[in-house]
Amino acid sequence: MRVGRGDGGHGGPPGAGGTAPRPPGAARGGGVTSRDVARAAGVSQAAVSLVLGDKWRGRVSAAKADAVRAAARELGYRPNAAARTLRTGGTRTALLVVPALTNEFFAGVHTGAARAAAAHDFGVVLYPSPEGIGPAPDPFAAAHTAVDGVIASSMATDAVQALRGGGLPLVMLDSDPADPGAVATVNADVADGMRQVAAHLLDLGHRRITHIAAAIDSWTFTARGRALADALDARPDTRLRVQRAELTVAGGLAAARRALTGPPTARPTALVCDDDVLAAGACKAVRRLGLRVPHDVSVTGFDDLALATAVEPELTTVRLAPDTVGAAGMAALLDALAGRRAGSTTVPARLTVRDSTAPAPGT
Amino acid sequence: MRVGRGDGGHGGPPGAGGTAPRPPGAARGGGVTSRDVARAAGVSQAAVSLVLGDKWRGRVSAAKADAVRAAARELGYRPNAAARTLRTGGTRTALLVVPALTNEFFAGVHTGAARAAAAHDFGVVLYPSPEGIGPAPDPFAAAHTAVDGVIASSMATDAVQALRGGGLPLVMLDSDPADPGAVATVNADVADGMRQVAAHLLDLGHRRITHIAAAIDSWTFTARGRALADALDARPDTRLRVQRAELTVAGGLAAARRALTGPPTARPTALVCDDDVLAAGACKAVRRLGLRVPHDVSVTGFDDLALATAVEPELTTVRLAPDTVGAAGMAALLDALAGRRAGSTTVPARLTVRDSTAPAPGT
DNA sequence: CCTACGGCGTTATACGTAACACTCCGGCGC
DNA sequence: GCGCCGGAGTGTTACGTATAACGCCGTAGG
Repeated sequence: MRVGRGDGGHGGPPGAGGTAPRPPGAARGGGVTSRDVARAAGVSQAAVSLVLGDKWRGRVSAAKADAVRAAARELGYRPNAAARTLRTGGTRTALLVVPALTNEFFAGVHTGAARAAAAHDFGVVLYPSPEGIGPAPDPFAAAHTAVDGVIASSMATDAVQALRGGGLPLVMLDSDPADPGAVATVNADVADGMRQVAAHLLDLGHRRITHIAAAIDSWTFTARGRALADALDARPDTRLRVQRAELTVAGGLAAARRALTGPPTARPTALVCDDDVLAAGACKAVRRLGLRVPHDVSVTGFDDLALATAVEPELTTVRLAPDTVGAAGMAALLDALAGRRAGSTTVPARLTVRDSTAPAPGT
Repeated sequence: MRVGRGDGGHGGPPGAGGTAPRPPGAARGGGVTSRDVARAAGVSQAAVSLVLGDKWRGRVSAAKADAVRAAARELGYRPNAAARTLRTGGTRTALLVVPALTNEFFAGVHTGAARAAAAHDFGVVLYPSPEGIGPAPDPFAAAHTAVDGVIASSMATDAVQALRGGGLPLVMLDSDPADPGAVATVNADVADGMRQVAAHLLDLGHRRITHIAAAIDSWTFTARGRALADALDARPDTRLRVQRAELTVAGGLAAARRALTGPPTARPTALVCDDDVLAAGACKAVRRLGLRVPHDVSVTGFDDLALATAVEPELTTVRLAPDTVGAAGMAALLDALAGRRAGSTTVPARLTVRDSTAPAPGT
């Protein structure tokens, strides 16, 4: 990477000689323009643009193309993003809208999306929705950069509302695959994950199960609930109840406490939580009632956050590969921008068995 | 907000009629330019620029200025960021470099920075450093947007290295206030936080203390260690030992296990951890040795992550107000960009006492 | 009465890039 | 011999904004 300007004599007071009034702040890229490259390579600026844009087959000779590339490398040329955007209308940037950065899952999504973007010379700018960051709930304004497309989690409900009909290609995450208005959808296979949880608990002999459900109106959570209900419906000897909970540790605690009231014979032997955070709360509730996890009550989480191995006992949970989700989302968006229609993608989920589940008491 | 294109007939094959070649993707802002506003307000484009840029005192009459503002609002005019950048060289965007998004602390920093930025019509683009996201460890390329300045945590060591001498104003977080090359520094007052921890434990009668120190070579952590050592040095009846730990739950567990080996009378009665994650691991180690937190061993954390209230017992820890740090960092950067030299800022830290600390056994 | 000037406002230009419209030239089919 | 084609380039323009340079008009001072 270059450091200085190259053309010395920058030490004097400004305006002393006939120095051009180069605007300040243009330091990035070293100030090397395509015209500088052209001069160095002995061609016109247009030729530089063609070569570097890979549109030169049959317009520029191979020899000159090589010369251009060499000069560009030599000078450390970086195309000016603003000028390019102004000319083409494209920004090579995507907006990623998530409900909250604090959730590790979305941090992973961002990582995956950013990596996939970088491979195609794209950038990612993040808009975390909670509280709107600024006064106006306008994701575009908050992102502050014009973008070519949007990847949004359906959990960022308010922001997504502002996004629909924005005229930009929209890839939805955690959303109904049949979402109209989305050019593609990408989901972790939460239904399959939940089926694995159900199978695991049934194997362990659990028959009375309570679902600690996140009180968020999002497709992922309804899908989780439906998958669990479907799995247990197939077994007539089971009983499923549902307690809705605010998506916090305290919420999980309260919901689990409600679930566990009643005589021991009617008590659920397993609590299936929509999220590891809820599961952590549920574990606390179990212990506060004088019971033990997993001896008396088994608890399962979802998402496999760092939290899952931080609490005791370590949580049996479902790993969702958030970075794969992010990467797939970006890939779908790039496809859409290229005119290829990308359908809905599902990335696999895998049950991870740890210490919070055990055979049902009395089996 | 505008929705459609206005001029229908977009369904046919491209190039069919004589439709203007308006570049695609320019949808953002509805395509309203300052010239459109000028026409609507009956003034020149230059006047629009002056009024909207608030540089019109004495150049444009108040009446026309009002007309311009009204027309802009009416048409939903949004200045084209690319054109503005091209003209001025400034991007009104800052780059925020953090070690990892997964750490809630930095999520909070981002929130604060973004909010402060929005108030000044600035944007924030994020570069999480781990693994470099892409092949090239070039934060600028990864951010993909030219930026006016950088806010970086010293914990993102590799990326920061690439940033120094980049010619851009750099605000350092979690860093030595005397950092040369930084235009300003912003830190949570970790030393004071640690002093509060020490005072709290001394009050409870603890005299044998082990510091579970993060094995990361960053100013914040050395400052925490030094503050603890200084506080205990003032009390000759105390004993301080140090165990370095990788900054994970497992790392904390291992370090605590090492710390707790030996006869009960030589064992530390309190473990002071550099981070809540380490503290979670330390609690696990205590229990695995058949001891109880806080009855036998007190444990303290740092940062007050969500984790702190998810584990049991809930952690006594130090709250650091990450959003305030982020906001202060952005404020410092904006000051620097405006030519005002901002020094180093310290934001207060506060001990939060919960259930993981208790009187030392035998007091 | 002419000039200087301040309030008001416009015209023109530049930023760096991409793409269109041209030019030039050697061959080639008829 | 002429028109035409395709390769190899160059000249020019437009994108939307900010600002320097210029102009007009009425008034006041000399």
